[in-house]
Amino acid sequence: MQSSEILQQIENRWHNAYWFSRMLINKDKYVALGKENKLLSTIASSLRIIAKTNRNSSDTIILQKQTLRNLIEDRYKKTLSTKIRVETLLRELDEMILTVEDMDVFILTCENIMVPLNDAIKNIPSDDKEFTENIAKSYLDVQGEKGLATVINLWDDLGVKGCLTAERTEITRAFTALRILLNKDLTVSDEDRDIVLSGFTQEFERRAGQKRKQRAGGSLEDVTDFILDYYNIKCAEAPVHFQADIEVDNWVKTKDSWLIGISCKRTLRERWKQVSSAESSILSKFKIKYIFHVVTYDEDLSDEKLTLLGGHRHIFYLPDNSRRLEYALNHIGLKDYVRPISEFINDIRKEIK
DNA sequence: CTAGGACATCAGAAGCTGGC
DNA sequence: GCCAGCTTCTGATGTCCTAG
Repeated sequence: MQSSEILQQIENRWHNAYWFSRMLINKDKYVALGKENKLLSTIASSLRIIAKTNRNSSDTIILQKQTLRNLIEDRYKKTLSTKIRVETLLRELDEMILTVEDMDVFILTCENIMVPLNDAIKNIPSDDKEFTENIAKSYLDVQGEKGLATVINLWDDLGVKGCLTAERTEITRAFTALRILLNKDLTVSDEDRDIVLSGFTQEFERRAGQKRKQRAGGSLEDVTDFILDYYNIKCAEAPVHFQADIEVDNWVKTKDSWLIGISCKRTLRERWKQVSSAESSILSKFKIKYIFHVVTYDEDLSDEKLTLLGGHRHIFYLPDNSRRLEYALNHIGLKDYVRPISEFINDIRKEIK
């Protein structure tokens, strides 16, 4: 690419479509006003009316900017904690929007990027229950406890696949709608259109990705609920005032009326360090006998994690066919801390009666 | 000295909860 | 109904180590 070409690309005002949508969603740095469809529409239509009624006037951009400022400040006047972020947003927008044409890009971003994007994200299911529950039930019906590992893996896979398909449908639909709209505007060149459409897709993927994390975690909690329910294992109340740093999804009461905490995760990553601060004496204080971790992706379970948590009466349930499970079971220092998932129900049953 | 494996750590929007 | 606070997870990035 020639340097003149690069410069031209950088200067193209449509690039801001991406940056605006980024700013409208980033909550740490700015306020996430881009999530409020109603506000976005109000902003867009107000700005558009000003442009129409003041055609050819040099005041137009000043009027638009002031309106934008008023609308946003009014929206956040009640929340003190957002003050600095609102200011940052307004200041940076002020620097980025210099002409009426720049403002047109902003309007388009609000109306034709943010709103459809929000809708598209909303349409993606936020849990995969509906994709999986029935299939999971058939596995347990047919294969019994041997099917347990399959069910957990399947729940993961199917759910992910189902939701990804839903994401594909949404992005394709929204993309087409935006493309048609841009085609109608004769002032928008092919290149401009590419810039806007790619920005749109990029931002969609980022947000869908965040939703995916949330969903994956939630669906794993669903699967434990489902399994315990299937085997008629009653859940106990969580111990009062027990503040584990890692979330415990279910509690089960043992025959000597202690408790077993069940925590379901896809991976442990760095989160285990928080747990390790909870000494086993604290567990005893709350009459917690064990913490069972059901982990479906175990490749990052290091020896250090296993020994440290294992020493605090944490037991790990890993997929039956996993490499880490085989390794740990044959290791003198680790074998007491891991169990195959297929034994999960059996182990709980042994504890409760 | 480099490539690649094994983990750890970082970043950050979504979404839930509980308070008002 | 709104808001603050917290937790969720993943993909990217960083760090360290080892084999060749």
